[in-house]
Amino acid sequence: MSKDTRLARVAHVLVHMSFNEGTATSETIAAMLDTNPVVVRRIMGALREGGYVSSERGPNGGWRLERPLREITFLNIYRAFDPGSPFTIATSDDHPKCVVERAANRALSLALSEATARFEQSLAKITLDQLLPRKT
Amino acid sequence: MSKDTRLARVAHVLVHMSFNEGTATSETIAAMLDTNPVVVRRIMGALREGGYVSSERGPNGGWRLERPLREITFLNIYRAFDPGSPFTIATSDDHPKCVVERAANRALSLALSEATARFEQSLAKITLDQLLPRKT
DNA sequence: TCTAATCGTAACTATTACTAGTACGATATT
DNA sequence: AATATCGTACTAGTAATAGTTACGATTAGA
Repeated sequence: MSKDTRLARVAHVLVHMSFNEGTATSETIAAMLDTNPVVVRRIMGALREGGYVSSERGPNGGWRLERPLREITFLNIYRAFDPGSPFTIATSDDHPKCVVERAANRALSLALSEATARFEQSLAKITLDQLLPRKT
Repeated sequence: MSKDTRLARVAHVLVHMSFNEGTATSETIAAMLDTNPVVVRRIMGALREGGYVSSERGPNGGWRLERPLREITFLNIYRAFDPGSPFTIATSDDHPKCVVERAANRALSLALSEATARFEQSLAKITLDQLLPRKT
């Protein structure tokens, strides 16, 4: 599988939108990300459900940032994508009744959930305004 | 991508081998995992490089556990597979010179490496003898 | 020395779970 | 009515493990 880069890309986009009165069209954003407007609509659509951006159709439409950068965290964005496990590693279920397999799965699941919790803690500490270039 | 279940599967196998004087053939193990002997050879071959098992060819050959269960951790097994990042999430590199993208990548990388460290810490605490059924 | 058991490995396909892209429809402004 | 813009169903591409086939290399033992 190719890696999921949506979080990094959309964080990038939202910061740039804030430079432009908080608005942009899918077309403009797609050019920024070297991709297709449809990809942008999919990614931004997920954020819309969380209330971080809104969209309008028709001429002069596009996307608008609905919250200041300091009120949006990486965790907010991450969760907006409705993620499953962020790991490439999973338990096995060849023999669900085998006590050894179950013990192995239990141990692995615990390690995965501890690491996931740590990941989310770290994401929660990152707000988008931290990505702004320093004004010297 | 489908998920990587090698760690859970091979942990399961090694514990079962310990019940049988520490030996088994690829054929036997494949039956245990509902798979093909070639898949088993691939997985076990990685462990051989770490010295956790050895193999012998010819009649009466097969795989032998070379260390007691309590001396093999999930981290040992995990590392034997020469893993890349265990995450499905990665940074983006659409515009490597954009300071905003770089700041976003830096923040995300930190979160990923903190979570990876936590994952490995958890794996290191799990030894295979912890998977043995309790003798009552 | 022949036979059979067993691992070693290359090559190919299947599966899975994405992301990327195409096409076209819906909506809103002018 | 024309055009800009988002919405979305469908298809294609991608990358990883898993599975399969085929065949070669090695070794025990009759």
